[in-house]
Amino acid sequence: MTKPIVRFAPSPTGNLHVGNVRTALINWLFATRFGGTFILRIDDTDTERSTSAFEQAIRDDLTWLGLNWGDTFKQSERFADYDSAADKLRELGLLYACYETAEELDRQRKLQRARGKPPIYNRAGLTLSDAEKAAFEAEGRKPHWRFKLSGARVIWQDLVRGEQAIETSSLSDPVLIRADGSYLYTLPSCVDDIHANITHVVRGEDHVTNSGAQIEIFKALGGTAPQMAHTPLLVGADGASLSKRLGSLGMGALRAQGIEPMAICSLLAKLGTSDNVEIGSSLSALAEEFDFAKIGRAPARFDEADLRSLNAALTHALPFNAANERLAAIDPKAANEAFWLLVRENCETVEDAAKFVPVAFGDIVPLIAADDEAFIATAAQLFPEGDVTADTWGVWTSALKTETGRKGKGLFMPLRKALTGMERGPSVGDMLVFIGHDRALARLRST
RNA sequence: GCUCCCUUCGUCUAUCGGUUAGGACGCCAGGUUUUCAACCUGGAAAGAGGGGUUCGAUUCCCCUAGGGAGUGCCA
Repeated sequence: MTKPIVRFAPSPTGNLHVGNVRTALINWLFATRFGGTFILRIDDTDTERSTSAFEQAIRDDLTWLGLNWGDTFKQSERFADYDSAADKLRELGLLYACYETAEELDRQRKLQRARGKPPIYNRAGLTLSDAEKAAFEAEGRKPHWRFKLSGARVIWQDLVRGEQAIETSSLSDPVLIRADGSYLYTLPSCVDDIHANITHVVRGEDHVTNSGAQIEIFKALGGTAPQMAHTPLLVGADGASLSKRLGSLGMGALRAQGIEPMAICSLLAKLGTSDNVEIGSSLSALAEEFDFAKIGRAPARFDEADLRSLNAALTHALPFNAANERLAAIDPKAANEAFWLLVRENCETVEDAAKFVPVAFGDIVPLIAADDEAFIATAAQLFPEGDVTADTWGVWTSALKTETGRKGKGLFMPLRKALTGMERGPSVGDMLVFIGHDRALARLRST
């Protein structure tokens, strides 16, 4: 396969959420799989809603995820190209002025719908005489501009959906230029795709219908339409649209919860595919396994619980060097390799290690049940002298077993609760090495 | 309303007319670890409903139901 050139084209009008990121990831995986290029295009033609803060946040989130881009540009830098493309379409008679207001169009659509007819633009602008146009202008109206669809059936082989056919006769001629002269998404996207030699447009299936018009625009501009791949959208765990909950599924929120980038990327790369959903060893490993043919056509359910359990699995095996900095942020003492390797299997996120920091390095409130007090007192008496080593636990508990006759859970659990103040956690014997002789004894004698 | 797409265990899916309908995650049980987790073994768990076509339908066709998307001077 020739090296693909793909793009991820977010609008800087909000933060990246799992839906966006899945599209970005699939583009990235596909490009990487075939040695191609992943381009980041910032679709900021809507100057009202676009902000540089969102743009930066998008770049930061992609960087955090590891989705590096080979090239990047902003649409706001390319208006000259859009102007000349618009001129070309006008010359071809494919871009025509319309003078309806938004309210008038809205009324027309409602009327059509009420009659049970599809709300398609009536193309009134196409037949306006110069005098009529002048009259509208005299009223102070500014035209918006529509692309004249052919009315033919547009067919393409979608890499995910197979052969697709869109009857452009069933579509409204798309508005390309607003009355204020600004561009909508449609034309710049095509112009940029041609400009950047995009070979594959990979996006969500909410764009399927757009492709009908865009393919005609590509052709009108003298380009050939890229290959298309429209993936099913993600839905919530309840099967309903994800759009309502996107706030909590933003990268910032997930990052704040301690979710690892690879947990997010692994889930989003595999969800809705025939591959098993599991933690990938790296993004490039995920790329090796990427194939459009593995993507199903039904919407896949995105469940945060799945993300968390994947994150837990990842955390259980997370190397110290990957956790080090964040452990240091919890407590300088927590940035300790032996400590991390001990507690990580009891953590769902790196930050969960915080609850074991006081156990190992600080003070805790021992849990000693009333009917265990005598047992704990005996345990304190038998506690081995000298520094605690890896062997201390075994020596101590054997002696205790002999002395008290207790065994199993009855022997062990009271010690755990007294020494750690918790009912569950990492191996107490290993934790004891961190606790040390003096603090262990103090905890046992705390009653 | 209209158009398009989708529907197999709880979840992600395999099956390309004939299978004990397979796997993974989750769940349950047992084992192991002197707790939990992890790990090992085992188990329960599915073709939305109704019609066709066919010797035979999860698989092909139609209808219904349910879900998703589109129908913007949003992207």
